[in-house]
Amino acid sequence: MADQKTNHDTRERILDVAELLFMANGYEGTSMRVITTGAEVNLAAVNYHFGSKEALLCEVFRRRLSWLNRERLHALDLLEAEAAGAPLKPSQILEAFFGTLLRIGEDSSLGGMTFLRLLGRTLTQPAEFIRTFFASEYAEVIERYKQALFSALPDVPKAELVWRLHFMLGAMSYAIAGTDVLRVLTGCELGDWAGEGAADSVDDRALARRLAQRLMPFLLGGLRAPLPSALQSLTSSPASPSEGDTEPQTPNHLQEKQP
Amino acid sequence: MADQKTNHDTRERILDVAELLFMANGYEGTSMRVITTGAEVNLAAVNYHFGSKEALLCEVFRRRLSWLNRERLHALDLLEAEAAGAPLKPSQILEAFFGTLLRIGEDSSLGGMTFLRLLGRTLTQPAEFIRTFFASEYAEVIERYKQALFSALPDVPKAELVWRLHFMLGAMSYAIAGTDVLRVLTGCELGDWAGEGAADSVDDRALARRLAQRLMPFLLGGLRAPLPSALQSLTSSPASPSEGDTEPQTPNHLQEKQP
DNA sequence: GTCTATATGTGGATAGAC
DNA sequence: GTCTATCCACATATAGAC
Repeated sequence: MADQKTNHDTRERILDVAELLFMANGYEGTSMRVITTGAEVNLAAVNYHFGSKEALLCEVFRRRLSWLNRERLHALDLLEAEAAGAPLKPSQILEAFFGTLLRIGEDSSLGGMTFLRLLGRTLTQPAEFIRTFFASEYAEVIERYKQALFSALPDVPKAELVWRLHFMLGAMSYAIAGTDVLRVLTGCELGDWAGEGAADSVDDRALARRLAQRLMPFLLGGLRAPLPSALQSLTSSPASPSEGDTEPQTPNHLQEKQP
Repeated sequence: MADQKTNHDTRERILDVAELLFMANGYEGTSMRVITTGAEVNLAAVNYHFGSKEALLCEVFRRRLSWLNRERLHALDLLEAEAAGAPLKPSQILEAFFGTLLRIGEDSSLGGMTFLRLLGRTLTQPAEFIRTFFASEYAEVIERYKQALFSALPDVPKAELVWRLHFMLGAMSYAIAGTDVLRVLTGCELGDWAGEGAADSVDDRALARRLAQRLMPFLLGGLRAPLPSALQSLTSSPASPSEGDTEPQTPNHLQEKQP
């Protein structure tokens, strides 16, 4: 498709600038003029190379997501090959899914924190073309990991696992995207997550590492939390269904199975 | 300020329609013309009553958030009065913070799921005026609840608690906002979370209840998860710091204290 | 492939009559 | 308070010369 050197450079430069500006100002808040100016290409270049602004956004994502999701599938393949039929540990599954993503944040050649923030911010956008794009882009990975979770925690209702996967995705997306709420939260001592005024050079790689380190235990804790009382319906008395969590011990069927 | 009946009705109608459309199409994806047409008022009415489109969005939120955050502060006041100086249980704090929010979803006179979805989708938006608006609107509540968490879990590093509060906010926002990702996730048996084609009348109140019921245990599990290994640095050997979670027992200092 | 010029649409905001 | 008419900035996209 693209065979000339200049052509390739132009495409990549547009994608790089678009990625950055979409992250900083949002899709609708970023005009093609700003993008082409920033990339030092002509205004018409975007339409020539990508066809439209919508297609440009999709390409910004496809460039990173195809790698990410291939990597995720590969990681799961390896785990399942090792396990040889035995169910995986939840922590392994989460590591393969979220760890792979978070590693992007440490590698600017994969998009770095800029791409991760863009991803987090875009996942909740209501525009139809974005949603259908993500739907098709993620379908296979989600299905595979869903099944892996089902196998890993066979005693937990599947619907419950789907919800929890959803919660985990949310915690991750938001943790990455929400520089701002976090700034409100802090107002205090948070190491060197120092806003983004003079920052962004404040070592995104260190931030990505710390984020991964803190996020993974949280996700695992949420995934393996006791089931909501209404779903237990076995051991607990139906007395006060909304406030019976004084000593939330993890039940047996939520413990990982050791291979 | 507003003293005539028609005036009041006009304002409220604009706010109602704007809330719905901002939720469905996003802020930048919703023109004032669509809003005023939907509300059956004149195009100039928005600028007359609110001053600008930005101010309109802020007013849409202020109408709901002032109630919500007042309620949250009140709930915390009650808990602290009951406890009489003793630290609260984490589950109580989460119930006061997230339970109060989720109850909005069950009451359409408080905005219902429409407002919750709008809130979730807007929290990650990069536009500056929105972020500063939320920052000031949330500052007091966040500060109070942060301190409550610090007191409830005094042995957990404060920075860690701030991160986890952030993760919890994310899981919640995203769970509410992400009708779409969830649709991808499911493709299957999720009770009656049936897209939004013919739905929205599919009993938002039931959805809100189920969401709360499933979300709260997840959040509590995440909040009380074992600390990341690099922060423990006491009992565990520093051998393999990233993969030492075969049996994630909750350490003592993460257990709730009983009053 | 790149660039200029432009077509065509839409946005938010406002002045001024009623 | 409401409404009409309009201003003006800016968006995406494309036609056609180079």
